[in-house]
Amino acid sequence: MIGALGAALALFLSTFVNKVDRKGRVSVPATFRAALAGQAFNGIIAYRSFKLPSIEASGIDRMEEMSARIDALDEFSEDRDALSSIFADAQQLAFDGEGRVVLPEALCQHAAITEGAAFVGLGRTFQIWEPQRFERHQQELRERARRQGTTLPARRPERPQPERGTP
Amino acid sequence: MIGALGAALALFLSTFVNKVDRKGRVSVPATFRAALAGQAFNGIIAYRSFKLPSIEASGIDRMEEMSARIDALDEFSEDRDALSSIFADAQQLAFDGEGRVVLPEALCQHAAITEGAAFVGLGRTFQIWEPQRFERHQQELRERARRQGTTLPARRPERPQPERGTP
DNA sequence: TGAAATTCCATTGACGCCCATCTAATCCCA
DNA sequence: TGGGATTAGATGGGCGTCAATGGAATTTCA
Repeated sequence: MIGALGAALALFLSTFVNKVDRKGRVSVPATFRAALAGQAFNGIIAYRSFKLPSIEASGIDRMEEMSARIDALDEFSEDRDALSSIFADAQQLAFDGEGRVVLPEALCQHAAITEGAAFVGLGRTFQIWEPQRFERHQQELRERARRQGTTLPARRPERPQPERGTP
Repeated sequence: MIGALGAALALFLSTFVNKVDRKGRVSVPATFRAALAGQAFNGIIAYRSFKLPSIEASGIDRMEEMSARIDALDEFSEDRDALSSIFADAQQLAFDGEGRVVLPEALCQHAAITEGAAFVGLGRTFQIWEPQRFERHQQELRERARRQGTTLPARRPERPQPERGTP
């Protein structure tokens, strides 16, 4: 099943733009729902991004994992306080029968979302953007990547490749 | 079996030019499909090249590996953000019964693909080009190689790659 | 009881799935 | 060795299904 497959890793890929209706509802892309299938909470967790005018989101599993990681930090460290505040801000958005969620006012405002919402896969998490803003943001990132030559950290081959002589 | 063979190594070789029909479908070369057989997702992952007017593609395995590697980076680091953007741009293109995929508008536009698509094997990954553009690109590469006497830098996995100065 | 939120139902349009044809290699046998 | 048969890959088109969407109906809470 797709569900079992997705549950194994929950990889969010690609970007989908869906409409927000007048009630604030928006469909979560089917592939994202599939990736979330089988988690303890049937919906998504959403909170305002620190650095960006966007909404950060993931499944509940990721949240629990984050909780554990934060717990490992120093009790009174600044990082810990900052990160903990994520939980205060986070909202559980349940799916309706059609796989939609209602985007709360506070989140929409932070991301300037009105008519449309771009669901942006980032691997283990995803973001929700106002489509045009994301377009710009995306271009900036690409620009930077091209300039800096940001590439994937060199893949270190496990097995030492035999010397590859000149052909 | 071919499948087992392909799964073990997943090597993409050679170049194939196929037609894009009016529905945007194009056959992925059979040998490429064979190389992808047995992966978790029955299709290809495609995203716009940063530097070239072409489409970068691979199997989902490579993506999962990338996800794992990026996950190892700091949760809120800049690099992580930049790299994650690849996931945003990546699209899962599933095979139909005949081994074709639909090339989405955004990708076609980036690569200027209309009627034909050249599948270019690059070993662990492959690219998809507009055939004539690839022809030119190919010539340029050869030209430059001849002039500069470019040789393959023997990629020695063990030795950490020397600092790559800004061009 | 009114407003808001949740559930249910209907529409539509894209995409996945199936079959039919065509082409090009390969094979077989006279 | 040449021609016909066979198979696999590539290509084209039709149709059913499901995801996305919009609105109505029903429930919940103040």
